Amino acid sequence: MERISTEEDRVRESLGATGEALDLYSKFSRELGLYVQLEVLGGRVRRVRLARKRLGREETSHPYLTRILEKVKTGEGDLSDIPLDLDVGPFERQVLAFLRTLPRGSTVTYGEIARLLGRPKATRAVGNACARNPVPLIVPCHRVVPAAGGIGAYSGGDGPVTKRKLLELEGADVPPEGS
DNA sequence: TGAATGGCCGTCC
DNA sequence: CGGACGGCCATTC
Repeated sequence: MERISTEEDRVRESLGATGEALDLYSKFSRELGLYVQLEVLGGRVRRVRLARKRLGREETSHPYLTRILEKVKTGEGDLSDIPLDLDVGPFERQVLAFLRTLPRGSTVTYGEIARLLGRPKATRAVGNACARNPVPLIVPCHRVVPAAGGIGAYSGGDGPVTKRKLLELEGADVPPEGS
């Protein structure tokens, strides 16, 4: 029996196991030139998105979102206590957990993370995990760079442009634009 | 120096 | 299940 996606499915996807509604917030970051969108369910963050467009008709904030934007802008504050609700595999979870401990302004390579996790050959898998990070900024996957140099790719916002902006805001030493 | 090539591994379909 | 797909990497020419 073929499973077809129904309206009911879509509604269910926007609800948690307890049936709580998913709360959506959206606020503009001048520094990034993007809206930062937040999905919260039962007090825990499920997803952060960097987008050109706003979610709703107007900006809506949330304490976590305010803190995230402040962190981007000034570096002030600590996001490590923000509770997350991530639907990810075990390896990805490990990668994200490690990334969350990475200090602002620092960078690591994909390979280094693989080694640190005791999986020296899993560099591509680390790349995968970063690419699908559901909560950018809270989990700073933009601090992961290729061993070969350069800044690498980025899946959120305007891609590498956004990645570069973030790294420069943090004062990480990043090779200049064309090199 | 830079392009090409194999190898590698967690996830998704 | 099996195969494809990456935000990679080290080696080679």
